[in-house]
Amino acid sequence: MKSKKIDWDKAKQLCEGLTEEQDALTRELVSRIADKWSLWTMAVLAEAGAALRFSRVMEHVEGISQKSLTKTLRGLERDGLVTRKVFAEVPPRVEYEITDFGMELLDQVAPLWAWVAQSVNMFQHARTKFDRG
Amino acid sequence: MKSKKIDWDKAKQLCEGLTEEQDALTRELVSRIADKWSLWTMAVLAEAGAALRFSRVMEHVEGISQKSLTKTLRGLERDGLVTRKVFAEVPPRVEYEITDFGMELLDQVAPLWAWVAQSVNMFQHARTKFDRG
DNA sequence: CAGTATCCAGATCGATACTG
DNA sequence: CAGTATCGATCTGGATACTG
Repeated sequence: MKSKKIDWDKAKQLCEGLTEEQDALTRELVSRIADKWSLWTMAVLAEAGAALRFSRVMEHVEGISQKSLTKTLRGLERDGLVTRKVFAEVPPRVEYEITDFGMELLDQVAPLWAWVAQSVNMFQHARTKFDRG
Repeated sequence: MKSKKIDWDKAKQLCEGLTEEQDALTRELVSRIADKWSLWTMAVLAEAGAALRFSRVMEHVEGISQKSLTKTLRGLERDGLVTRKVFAEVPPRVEYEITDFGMELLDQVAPLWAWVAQSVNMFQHARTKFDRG
């Protein structure tokens, strides 16, 4: 248990300064990070580096349904992580783009994701051992 | 879009080197982090700094049901994040303790959590604006 | 094209009751 | 004490069909 406690204590301290509503929102936002599609969708928009139409996004996020993509994008828009721009044309055109804030979130998530990916062998080993015993 | 891309690219690169099974496991582990009870349970054990009985854990993780706590602890044990020790006594005693690996995970999550907690006002503002417009 | 509306199957979780 | 078993409410997400 000789792990550096600094970061964790800082997080704990920050959480204690939050109202109940803010605490609930924090949990909700962390949940979004683990959401099946949200991170992937943001990554697609980040890699594009430009605004993408609904159908382009759907092509890149393999396996997502129209319904889920709509819901995902609305959620991201609501939190200011992507922008949604509707063009008054026929046929309709809607473009999505990641915000600076969204990019910032990706940057925050990256180290954790990288650690998990690096640790995946250890988890695999732990599970094999557990499932045998 | 002048965000540093280093971390994200590193994460992306790592993910591409994973097998399909490992990729699925990575997603599963990230999901655990956002799980309603897992992080909280680990935090309780981390703060205790010692082994805790099932009922003690349940007292500290407010609002959790017996069923959910059992499931949560089993999952954490399976991934090597906590240990479970059964004592052959009457009445039965079972003690749970966080592992070094579990502490490491908490440390990895802490910066992200802190960032979200710090950004919570920005999210709140974004939502209010969105919900009005 | 970019959705919305509807239906439906599976997972999840709390409450409750029971057991070694 | 530390679970397991079961039931029911809720939520999620895909498939499909329809629309401005």
